[in-house]
Amino acid sequence: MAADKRSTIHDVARHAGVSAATVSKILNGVTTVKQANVDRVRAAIAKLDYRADPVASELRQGQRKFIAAIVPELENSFFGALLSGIEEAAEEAGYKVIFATSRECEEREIEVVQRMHDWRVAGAIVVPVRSEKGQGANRLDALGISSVFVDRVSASARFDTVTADNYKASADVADFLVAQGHRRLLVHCATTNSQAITTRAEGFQARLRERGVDAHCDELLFQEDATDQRAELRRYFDALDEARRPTAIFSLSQHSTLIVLSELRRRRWAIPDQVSLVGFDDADWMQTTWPSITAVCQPVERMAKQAVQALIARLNQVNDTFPVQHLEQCELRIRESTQLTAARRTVRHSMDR
Amino acid sequence: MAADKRSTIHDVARHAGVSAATVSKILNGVTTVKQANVDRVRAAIAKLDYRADPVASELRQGQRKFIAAIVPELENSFFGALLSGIEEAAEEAGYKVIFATSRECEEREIEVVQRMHDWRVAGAIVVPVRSEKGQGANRLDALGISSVFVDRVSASARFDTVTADNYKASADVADFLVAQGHRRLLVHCATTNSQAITTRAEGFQARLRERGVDAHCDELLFQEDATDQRAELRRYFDALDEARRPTAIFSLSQHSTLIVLSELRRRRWAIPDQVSLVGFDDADWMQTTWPSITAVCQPVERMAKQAVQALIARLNQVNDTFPVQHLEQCELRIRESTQLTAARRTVRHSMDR
DNA sequence: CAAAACAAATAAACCGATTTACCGTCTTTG
DNA sequence: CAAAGACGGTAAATCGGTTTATTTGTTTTG
Repeated sequence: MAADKRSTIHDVARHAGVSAATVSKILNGVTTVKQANVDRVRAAIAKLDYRADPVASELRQGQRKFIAAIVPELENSFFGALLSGIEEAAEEAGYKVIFATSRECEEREIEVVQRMHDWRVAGAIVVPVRSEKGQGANRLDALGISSVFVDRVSASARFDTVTADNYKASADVADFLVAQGHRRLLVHCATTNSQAITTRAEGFQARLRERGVDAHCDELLFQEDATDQRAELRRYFDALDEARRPTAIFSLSQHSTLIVLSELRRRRWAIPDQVSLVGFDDADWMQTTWPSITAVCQPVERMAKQAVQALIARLNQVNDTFPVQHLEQCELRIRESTQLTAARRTVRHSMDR
Repeated sequence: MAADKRSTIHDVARHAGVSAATVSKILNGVTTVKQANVDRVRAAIAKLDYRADPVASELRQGQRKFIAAIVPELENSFFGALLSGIEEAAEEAGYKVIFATSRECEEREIEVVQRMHDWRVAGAIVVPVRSEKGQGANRLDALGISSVFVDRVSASARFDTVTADNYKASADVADFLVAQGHRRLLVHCATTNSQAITTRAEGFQARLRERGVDAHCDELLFQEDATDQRAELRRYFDALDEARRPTAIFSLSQHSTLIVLSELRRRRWAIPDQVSLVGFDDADWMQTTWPSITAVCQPVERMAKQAVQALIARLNQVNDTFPVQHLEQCELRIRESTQLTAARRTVRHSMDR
């Protein structure tokens, strides 16, 4: 079954009656070769099913056509889509992608970075566990690996970065909700360890302050992981008398949106009649569920392309130019979970005057 | 920034006053080396931050520690989780994973397989676009790449396979729905090009026949992709007078479940009061949405482990033993979308007698 | 004590490509 | 016509490791 004897460039050379060097030249598009030889080599290649071994080639050339992609996990479709986009763009540029998941763990992030360095990857595209100042970043810096950081970063003086414009998108959500007349707000997130989340919270709060409206906004941002998040939210609502109850909730991650949704349904609070909901990060199910969920959609495809492009640019220039920040704009997809109710329409109208 | 001069095994050898061969032996755990030399080499390695280049090593050894993972896409979290699991298991076995997406396209699948062959991967784990008889499979076979097929396969005489037990899981769904008294059923799937989907439909229908109950089951299985799927379903419902309307729907994929859900909500048919819903392939949102959706959960983690294990086993044995089929059992997660209504409880009761 | 066996280490070949340095041959130029 | 230049091609070095064949020194055996 296994035809494990693959032909080498020397086999081709012998078959065509030329030297290996000549074959190599033909394969790499050097033009100073007689047509007759080109033809015979081509024929030999076809007959022998020859395909160059990229490993040997890259060893000799001293450069690897590998891009490392490090993401926290792949269960989340955002990272899946990102990785997929990276693959597509890398392929166009003639690079292979080897990926690793850091599993939301900084220690593992370091390990994985080290392994990528062993492989002499040309560069790395990283969604850090925490931020571009975390452990993985330090290691990448120390090892001198050209890297682009994606998603969970703020402006960096060390690395090129690509992020959704979390700040502006969240500010826009603030505008949107305030314009709908909401004055009692809640910002919720289950796990706040990443840079992106805090930026989202900041953007939202900052815009609220700028607008100078008399809005009250609570913040429930939890550091720990999973399990008890729902209980925390429940306790928060329990402690609240009805008058102080938020009329709109902004959840800062997909996971967080699910938790909020679940708790709201448990309490049978009608969406959007009693409370409106906006989630950061869109998903398929959000437009199909009832009510469908208003969400900020990140341009993941564009981010992937941008990241690869930035990395390749960095690889191709010898001089170290100043790191570049790329901010990609998000889109607010307005759906039923923020539909204006009759009651709210009245509130809003009274404010317009 | 870039400390691009990495030390080689020769640097280490020189530093320790021994030959490169000796260093290599120490690194690879050969024991016939004097302790004094071991110590000095260890010291040299530490001082120079030496790390062996796996590319050079694997070139010489003539074997590559790469496993190719080919999946149709990564936006779907099932494939994401699968890839993640493959990575974890491969890592334990000392393999790197290089992945590629076939983008649900058989032509691209061939391309990608060819590229993996160029890289001399040790073996491949493949979720085929269509089945283990598709184009990619043929190419893998022709190239003599040891492969394990996952998910979209039936029993194969050529390859090791790992799948969820689609047939049994679907049969169980049939049992479950029949036991609830349903007699008018609909099986729906948006895109039926893959083996797994047809197996699910068969398992369901076969069990219905076996049970010998007087149930009627329509099948809506569409070959084409996307866009018009919702319209097809709408037309089907439109053409149906109320008496012949299904009381339970079994949707065969996550995507299909979303489409059904969306159409049911458009029609304002109450779930589960007017129609029950079971989906194949579970997702986070299904347990949080209202009503929560009963779904068949595939043991993706176990499948990934099993696939890697099967591949490694295949790689380690010289003789070609007969291909092995691994069937992983699914779990039916019963939720609100199939809650027994009062009306149905009566029906069921009348049948029990 | 010489021969044989063993232990530890190394020089050199090798994996499969690319690249360098150099070699003929033919043409052009002074 | 000799020197210089252009053209087409090749042998050999190289990338960074591993492996083979061989060497050197030490110990055991007859």
